Amino acid sequence: MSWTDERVETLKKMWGEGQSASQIAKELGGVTRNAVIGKVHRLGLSNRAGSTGSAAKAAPKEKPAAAPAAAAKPVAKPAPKPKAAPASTPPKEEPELDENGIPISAARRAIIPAGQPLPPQPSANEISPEALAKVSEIEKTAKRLTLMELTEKTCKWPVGDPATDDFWFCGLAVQQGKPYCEAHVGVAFQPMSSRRDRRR
DNA sequence: CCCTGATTCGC
DNA sequence: GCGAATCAGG
Repeated sequence: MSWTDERVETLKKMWGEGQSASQIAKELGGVTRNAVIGKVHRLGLSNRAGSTGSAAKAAPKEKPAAAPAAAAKPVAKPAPKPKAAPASTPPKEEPELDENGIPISAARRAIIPAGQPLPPQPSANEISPEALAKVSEIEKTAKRLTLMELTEKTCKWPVGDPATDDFWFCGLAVQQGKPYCEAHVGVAFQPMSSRRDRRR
């Protein structure tokens, strides 16, 4: 098979839609995903909008080099006064700052309780807020399957109280071998052997 | 193991 | 230009 105009068109379309190379290859037929990827590169449309299935990594093109320009800064920011501070200003901690860098802190609290019987340990569980946020999001679009509707390809993460009518299983596409979808895999088992290296 | 895209390099 | 093999990562 060769890259006819038509096939290239399909390729572009699907790639633009965020389809994976293997999916495109299957659709086109007669080519492997490698061929697709190769063509994609040759066409110069490497980076897509959406990222790879799971990976949510963007291309950081910026460096924290210079001082971040102080833009619109509303109020409620008592500038630190090195000198002349008549009134005693006790160590008033600012809101909850995230050490890792950005968001959350209280949101998590709202997520877990509303959550479900976590397989591992519900309490004293320091799960990445990121993962939790992801879970709460995907649950909104979950399939809400019943026990019988579960298959080897549906996320088996239980949601709600089994003693209630409001009980269902996530049902989204599982992350390969795992019994859960990616989001739930994230909170299911934190400790994963990250022995990433398998040199040949 | 399954999967993803990225690169290389002989054709 | 093509794409299998390989690489690098989830």
